[in-house]
Amino acid sequence: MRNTSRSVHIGPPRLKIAVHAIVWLARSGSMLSSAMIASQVDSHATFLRRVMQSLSHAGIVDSKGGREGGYFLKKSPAEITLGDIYEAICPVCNESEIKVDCGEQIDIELEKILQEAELQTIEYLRHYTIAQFMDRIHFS
Amino acid sequence: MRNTSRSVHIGPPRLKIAVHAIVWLARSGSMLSSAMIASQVDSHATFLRRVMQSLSHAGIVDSKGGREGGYFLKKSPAEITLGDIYEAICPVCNESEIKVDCGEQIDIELEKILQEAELQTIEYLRHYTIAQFMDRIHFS
DNA sequence: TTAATTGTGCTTCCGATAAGCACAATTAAT
DNA sequence: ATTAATTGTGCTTATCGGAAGCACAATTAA
Repeated sequence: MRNTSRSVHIGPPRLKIAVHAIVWLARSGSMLSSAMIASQVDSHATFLRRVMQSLSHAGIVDSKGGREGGYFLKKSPAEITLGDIYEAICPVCNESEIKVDCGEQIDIELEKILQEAELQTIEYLRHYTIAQFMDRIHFS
Repeated sequence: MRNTSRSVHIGPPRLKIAVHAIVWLARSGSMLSSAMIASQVDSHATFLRRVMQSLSHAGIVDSKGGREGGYFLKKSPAEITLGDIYEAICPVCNESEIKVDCGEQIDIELEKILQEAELQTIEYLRHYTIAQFMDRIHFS
């Protein structure tokens, strides 16, 4: 699970970790602690908790604190899409409304178009549910 | 022109610089040296030359070395799209064919889908020619 | 009361990318 | 021919966003 991607554009660790975690939760069908998930996903519990919170805010998972607490899916794998996860994880999607209002107009226009393009990406990823995604995988 | 974007996904300096440079070349209608473009775009000549070479390989611009040399558009602004530029600049698009063949299958499948998504982004950006893009800008 | 867990502030570390220098090769002006 | 300007590129250094990781308050159940 070490990050081997050299792309800046796509596939930051957060997204990969998030998908892994959700797939694990789906497979287990129960509640899992950050430590358990982290060990499976070769990540770190603290980092994973932050990722999980993004997913929590998006209504994809929920958490229970205290002893015997952990994370669990709030939706079925058939209801969660990769687009939902991307949207939840991707920092730009969570930024305030005021994006680029400084800088030259050429930058502003370019930024607008790139944001539109990113929405297209999310729409495309909505075509894949976690259930469908898991069907593509031969678990070892 | 300092990089103000906090997104990892979209809008790396290279892309912004490339678009700026092409717009400048289009406006000037002539050949410009890396030093000239760099000063306009608040970048650095060396970095800009590397960016320009990516564009050159993509057939978007061409260069002439030696004294009185520089860069010039090889296509008209109406023939160059933002998708072309993205494709030329984006590192992943230029990588060798062998992408992710190591790692777990879940990573491989995810990577495949994310690459498909990136192609969608490029297709979307093909809808904007530089000519159209420049029409959106009020040059000061 | 104790143990396990989330959520989060904080600091440190790391890696990818940009900055920037240097210079060979090239090309045109003089 | 000589000189000046320019690309292309190898190399080193600097920068910076994100991840790693510690610590601990708050919470919750054993």
